[in-house]
Amino acid sequence: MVTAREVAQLCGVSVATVSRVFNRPATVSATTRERVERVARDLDFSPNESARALSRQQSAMVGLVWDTDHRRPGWRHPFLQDLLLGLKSALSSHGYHLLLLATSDDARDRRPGVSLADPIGYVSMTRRHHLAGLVLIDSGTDADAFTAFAQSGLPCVALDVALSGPRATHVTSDNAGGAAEAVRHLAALGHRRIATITGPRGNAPAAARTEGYLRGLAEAGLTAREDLVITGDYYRESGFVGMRRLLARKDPPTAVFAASDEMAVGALLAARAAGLRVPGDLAVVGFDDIEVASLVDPALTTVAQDKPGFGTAAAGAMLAMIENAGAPEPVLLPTKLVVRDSCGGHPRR
Amino acid sequence: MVTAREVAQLCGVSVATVSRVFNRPATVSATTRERVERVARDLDFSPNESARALSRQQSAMVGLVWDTDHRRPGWRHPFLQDLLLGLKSALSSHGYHLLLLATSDDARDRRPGVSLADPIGYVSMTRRHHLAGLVLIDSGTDADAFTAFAQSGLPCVALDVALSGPRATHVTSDNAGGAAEAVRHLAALGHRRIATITGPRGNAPAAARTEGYLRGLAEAGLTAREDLVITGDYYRESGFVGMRRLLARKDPPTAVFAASDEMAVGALLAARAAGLRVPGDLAVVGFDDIEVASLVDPALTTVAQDKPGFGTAAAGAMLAMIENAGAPEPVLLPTKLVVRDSCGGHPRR
DNA sequence: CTGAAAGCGCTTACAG
DNA sequence: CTGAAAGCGCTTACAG
Repeated sequence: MVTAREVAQLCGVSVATVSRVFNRPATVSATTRERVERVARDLDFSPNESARALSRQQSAMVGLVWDTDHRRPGWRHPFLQDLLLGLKSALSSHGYHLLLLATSDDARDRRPGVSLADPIGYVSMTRRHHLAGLVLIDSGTDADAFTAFAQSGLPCVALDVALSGPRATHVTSDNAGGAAEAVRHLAALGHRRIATITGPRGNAPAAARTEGYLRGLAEAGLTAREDLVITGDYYRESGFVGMRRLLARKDPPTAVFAASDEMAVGALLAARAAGLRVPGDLAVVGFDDIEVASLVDPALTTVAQDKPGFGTAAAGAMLAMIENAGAPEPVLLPTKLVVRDSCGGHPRR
Repeated sequence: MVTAREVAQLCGVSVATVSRVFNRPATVSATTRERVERVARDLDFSPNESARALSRQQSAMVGLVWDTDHRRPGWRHPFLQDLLLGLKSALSSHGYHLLLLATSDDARDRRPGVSLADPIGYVSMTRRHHLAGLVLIDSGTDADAFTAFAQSGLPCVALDVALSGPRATHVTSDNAGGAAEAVRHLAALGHRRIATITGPRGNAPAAARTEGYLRGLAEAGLTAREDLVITGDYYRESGFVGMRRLLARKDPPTAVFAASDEMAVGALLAARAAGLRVPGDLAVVGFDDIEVASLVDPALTTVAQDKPGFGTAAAGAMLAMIENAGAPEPVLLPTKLVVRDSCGGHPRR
């Protein structure tokens, strides 16, 4: 590995100057700068990142906390790939890499041979790696650690959880707005008994979607019925079971808004199992717009989240924090109702 | 951040001793070791990773190259999430984190203000970050850079590409075997005119699947027909178009093996568009077993890849290389035929 | 505009 | 078993 020292020697300057060319080019005379740049390029030199991080107390890495271990097996983020892609591209263009952190359960952060159990906190992990900041994906289980981190003053952007702090902000879909739109769509099609299958208790987006559902009913002049609200957990199975229960009500719904596409698919299956046709006998709307949504039969009408937007917004907020001091405003990503076949087409009026 | 120096002072030992407790505990007397461990724990100390990486010339990070930029928009790895999960967990348990590298196009690795265009190679990037090694996901476009890296002597495990080198190995599904099994399954159901829609030219798994297709035909005593082999590109659209062309043959196939589930779905849609029933008029088998496979109608019979196995195997090979010298044997992951409804059930005999 | 020097926080031969 | 010292490769006040 060629070092700054070698470049310096070849150029007849000090390493300080080489360093300046890379960090504050404006403070170096044009002649020297160009010479150093040429030699650096010829030698394929660029500054060693560990050394740079150590001396600046800041690395070119942003940490990503994606805690999977407390999840039930098979858990999948509805659009992790798009999220990562958006994050990675946006961060990349500013020279940052993404460090996927090993979290709590799957390993205490120790190397083989280290017998010492070191307590792991996001704060100390961030400091130890000199990370520029942390992106936190809501896991539901680590709420306290998340809050502690947000309070720490280290740059932090949370996805799907409303965290705040001196240098913390968050990005979320307009969950309430999207849900309300879905319900209005159903109402516009003539439905009056509109049920919902919600996400898990304690999950913020789930709560917002339920809130939007209620708002949508109100806006359509419909009154909410408690027996038409069923708690699910985002997974397909809970959509199936929930729908079955809804269909057993004395005055069963003619439409259902599921807080995730997975549950909507479950509802579709339950309807089929009960001998109902969708959308003929039952209309269903999902949330997320995962790939499956367009492939099930009938294709699912759903509230689409701005998947790459999540990554881009998170990266944007993070970069802003890294470069400035305070915390940018939280980002509320607009959703979009994608009308397909599970509600019987477009509103009648 | 508490440093080794503070721990040392509190314990009345040198920093060297503190360091030894973390790196070669056996070389420290039990009494001192315990004292240091206690104090370290109380102070929530663990060694700074940048400093450690700099001085050992090796970090606790494994790089991951997932190049997305040359891909057509919308490209998705069929199971990136499972792959990441497997990788992350296995690496974590040995104390390694995963660094998602910003690759070629989306950014030259420079920070704002740096005007110097530094040529990026995987080798120099690995050295600059003192990475313990690199996991390469086949992108098809970066073949030369991949090969160069594999030759470099740095630990390298490639996924889906047969790379080798002093410290390079690779993990792949048994693509040929899986494809052959799919074809035998079709033949056992009585099909004699079995077509295939392949993956893109130049893609190694695609070539292996085609080879397996031919082998499967041979094993079933059938002769291959050139007009029943259509080149696709893994995407759904190419499955649709390919199937339409196949159906236009003078002696059209009664079954098709698609080298990806996406293309199989495309084939399903083409069959439906042509007024054919699946599996009544046409049997179809896919490859991958993505989530969608079980949700399309009819549910897709397909060759499942060992998704978490990919990550685990890659991590295992990487860890072996990090700890020893040479390159472990390449890993061939077994596939598994998942029989669902798109071929008309189980073989008749 | 440039250089000498201190410092970032560890690890690891080398002595003892 | 333990310590003093050198070294990993940068960056950044501080002088000049």
